[in-house]
Amino acid sequence: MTSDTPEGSSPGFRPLYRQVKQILVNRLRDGTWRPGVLIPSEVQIAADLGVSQGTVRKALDEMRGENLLISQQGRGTFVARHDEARILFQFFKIIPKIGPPVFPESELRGVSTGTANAQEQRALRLKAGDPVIRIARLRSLAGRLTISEYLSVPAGIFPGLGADIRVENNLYDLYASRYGITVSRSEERITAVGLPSEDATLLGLATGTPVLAIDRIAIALDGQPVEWRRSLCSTADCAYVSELR
Amino acid sequence: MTSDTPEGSSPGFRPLYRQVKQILVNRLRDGTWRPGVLIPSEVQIAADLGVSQGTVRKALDEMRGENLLISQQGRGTFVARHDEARILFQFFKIIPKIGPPVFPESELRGVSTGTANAQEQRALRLKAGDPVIRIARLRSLAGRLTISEYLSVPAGIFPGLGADIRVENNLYDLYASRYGITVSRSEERITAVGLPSEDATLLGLATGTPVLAIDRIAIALDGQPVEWRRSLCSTADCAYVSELR
DNA sequence: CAGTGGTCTAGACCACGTC
DNA sequence: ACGTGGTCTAGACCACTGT
Repeated sequence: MTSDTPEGSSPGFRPLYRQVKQILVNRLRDGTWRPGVLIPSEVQIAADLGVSQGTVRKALDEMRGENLLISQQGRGTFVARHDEARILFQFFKIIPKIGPPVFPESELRGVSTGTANAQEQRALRLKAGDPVIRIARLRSLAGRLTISEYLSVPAGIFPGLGADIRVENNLYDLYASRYGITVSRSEERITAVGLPSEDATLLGLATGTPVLAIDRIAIALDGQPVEWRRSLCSTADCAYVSELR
Repeated sequence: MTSDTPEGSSPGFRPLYRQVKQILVNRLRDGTWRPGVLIPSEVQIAADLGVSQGTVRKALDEMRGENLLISQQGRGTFVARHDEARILFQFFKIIPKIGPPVFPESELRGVSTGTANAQEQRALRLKAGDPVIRIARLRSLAGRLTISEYLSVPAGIFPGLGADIRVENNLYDLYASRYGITVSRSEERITAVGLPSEDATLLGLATGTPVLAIDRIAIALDGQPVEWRRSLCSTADCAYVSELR
């Protein structure tokens, strides 16, 4: 490993452990290490890259902090999966007002294709005319219809998604396992709106009922937005939780 | 004496750096190190406690991650203040739909005292009859009335708060500087409701307008809830942002 | 038992801010 | 020049999981 980086002049200092981290993240991006697999031990990686174990450890520490890896003392380090219980609620912050958190069931309403509208162009960094796949579905919490959801993804990076989606519930697990796209973080903007009549009919609620409008942009490992979704969520029996620290 | 570590279970093994961290956190709790001051250098702390610099570093790393400390290369490590720009938005997640984030102005409506109702007893872990201080205020974002806010604190830990509050805007800074209470994290539950007529009048909006109801419990360094607040927030010009990672 | 991650140490050098 | 935090190394031992 070359420790001198002829990058720039003034800001061109990159710690070795960040270079190591970038190498390891790339192994996740390009599918060398797929979700769930056991990666080499710290000493092994250190030897391969010609750095000390402590440097590898610091890179792994950051990746654990970003929920990309999971380590277990005595066993090894594994690539995080999006279908594990502890990961499920990383991106699903809606919990019942009474009782424990539950993961929602999904009912697919429709899949269509089209070209990116203004909103999709902005959220997904697409150009006019770029193809998108749109999905509409309803989600239930503990058996009660609660969420009407609309989402759009670039057709370019999810070829043939429509066919796969029929029985899927956890989309991010599908993105990772079938398309090699790992959603690493997302940003949500929440407003309060009156429920449109169309969604009111679907959810069995009165038109104009105050609901949460949750607009999410999901970001992949490489920083590219890969999904835009808008969820209209009734908060009669549940609430959106946010921990600030 | 292990008092309030949420992880201490069967093995009774506590890493040295966590013990060091606990010692340092206690210096924040008891006011030995007050907000804004420069704390001793890593080597100094290590020598004082009889551990290596690396162990102190790991304790400081966690505290930096919890926004309790701020380090600057070449200068030293400082106790975080709640009035710094980068901290302000740690607990204020409402930003304008267009334009950069701005911190809101506050207009005090009233301060009163009473005994904890059922909701306050649950949120603040109080008993029936425990005294509380209640504050009502309006908040504006970029000059536009946006939020009607109600908050309650235990009178026991904030004696005489009512007198101080007149011109305060950033309450958490006041809690820290005047009462030695550092809010380290908080939990918010968000629902959508129709704006009550009273608040509608105050905000100059129509009764029943869909708004966000943001219920927050603020937690101090020792894990005790120290404030409960409910904010009714119009999202005509702004949105609640939440980053999931 | 061997192998893994987790902790702890001691010392070296680097980048930065201050004197 | 000096002291600070930041990085990197090498080696030791501890705690845990498998065989």
